[in-house]
Amino acid sequence: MIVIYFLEIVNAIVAPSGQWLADMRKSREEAAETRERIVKVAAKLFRERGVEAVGVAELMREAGLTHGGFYKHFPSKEALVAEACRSALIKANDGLRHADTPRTHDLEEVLSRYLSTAHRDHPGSGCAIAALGSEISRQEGEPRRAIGEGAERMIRMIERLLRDEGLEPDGADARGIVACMLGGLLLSRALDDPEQSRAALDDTRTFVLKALGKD
Amino acid sequence: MIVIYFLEIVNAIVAPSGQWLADMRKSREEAAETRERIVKVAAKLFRERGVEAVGVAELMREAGLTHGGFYKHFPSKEALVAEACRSALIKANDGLRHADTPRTHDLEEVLSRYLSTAHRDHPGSGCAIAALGSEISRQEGEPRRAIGEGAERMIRMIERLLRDEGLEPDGADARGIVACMLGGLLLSRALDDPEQSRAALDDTRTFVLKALGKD
DNA sequence: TGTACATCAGTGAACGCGCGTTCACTGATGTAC
DNA sequence: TGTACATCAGTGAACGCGCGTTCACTGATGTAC
Repeated sequence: MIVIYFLEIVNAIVAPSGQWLADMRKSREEAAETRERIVKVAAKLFRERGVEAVGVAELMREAGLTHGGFYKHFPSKEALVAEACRSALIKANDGLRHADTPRTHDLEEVLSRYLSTAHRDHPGSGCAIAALGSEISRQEGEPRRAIGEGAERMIRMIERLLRDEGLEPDGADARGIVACMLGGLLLSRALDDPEQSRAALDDTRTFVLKALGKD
Repeated sequence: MIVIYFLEIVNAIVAPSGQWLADMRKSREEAAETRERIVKVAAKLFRERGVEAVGVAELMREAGLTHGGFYKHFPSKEALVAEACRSALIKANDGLRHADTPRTHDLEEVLSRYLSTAHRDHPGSGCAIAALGSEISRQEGEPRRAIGEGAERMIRMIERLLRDEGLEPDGADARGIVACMLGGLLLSRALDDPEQSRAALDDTRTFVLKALGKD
């Protein structure tokens, strides 16, 4: 009790603004952090196991809370699904472009990273379209729109990379490449035999490069 | 009552074997037909709406029965999922090769049929890998193996078509093409904008032909 | 600065509901004599 | 062929369970004076 109160005073004094405001806002900041944590956990679990397979209670438990508080942050599970998709799509897209160490990147690098065993084996931090596309495409509503926009953004990203390579920025090619990437990942996840699964990744990458006249 | 009994006698007399056996087996035949009907309904509904979204009760209702009888035919829902997948994969594969009117078929025809708006809009009679792949790939067990085998069979089918065209039967190309087909269909189903969705189908087809040097 | 009140993030019991599965039962089908 | 019995496909009530959502409540945070 006393310790907590003491810490709060220290926090208030140390706070950069030098005002009590820093202390006053603490709870709301924490609430915002909680919200973000829920979205992050959801984005991971949904991609790993599918939207329907992950319940609100488990989600909240994983975020260190009890299920009741969920509706203080989101009007419904569906609303969270949409937000988790948007969050996942943006994060995964960034992950493709610059890895841990930011460096220059080209189409081949993006292809290799997307069609890697690491991506195949870690859907929780990977492409949300590949992980959730077919489940969410069936529905109407906000989550569907989120996935659709994510797909368009992915196509535009590939288009930009093609342009960077001096290849004429043919929208057609970009869509074809995105289709290959999605399909290659899904095929490798569907194939039970490890060799076949691995070959699906490598062969799809080779196939794309061949189409672009890069072999 | 009397009418039914009369029909049964007629059936027995008309039966090709000329024995009462024809009549004796009627119930078992009917049971087999029921079983087939359940599998057929399941293959359609699962592909349309996903495995988790379709319950045993609804499945049986759609097949003209009540839910209780389900376990006279299958030990569990999972067992039906595996069988429905196998059934769907074989049927859909056949559908790709020869349409309503059987005729010669080549790779371009298969591609066009797979990457058509008709296929996009009717998942219930379409490719089970595209419809259920991501949901089932996450699990272990019989359904997963069924999808995996279906994918391998699809790759071999494309391989055969490539050989028919005189293109060297490069396993790598076949896998790349299957990846494109799957991805193109999924991308077009994910895109909300009708034009983009349509373009995903057409551009993917073009991309594959380009890779094969057929443009 | 201290006090009294309002807000609101988070808790945990409870809601109705549909799920997959079980079970006692029915009555037509199949079998043995 | 007729009869008595066994089998088994199909019915519908019931099971425990976990789901998404609601709600009364708590207590720290934030506000007004």
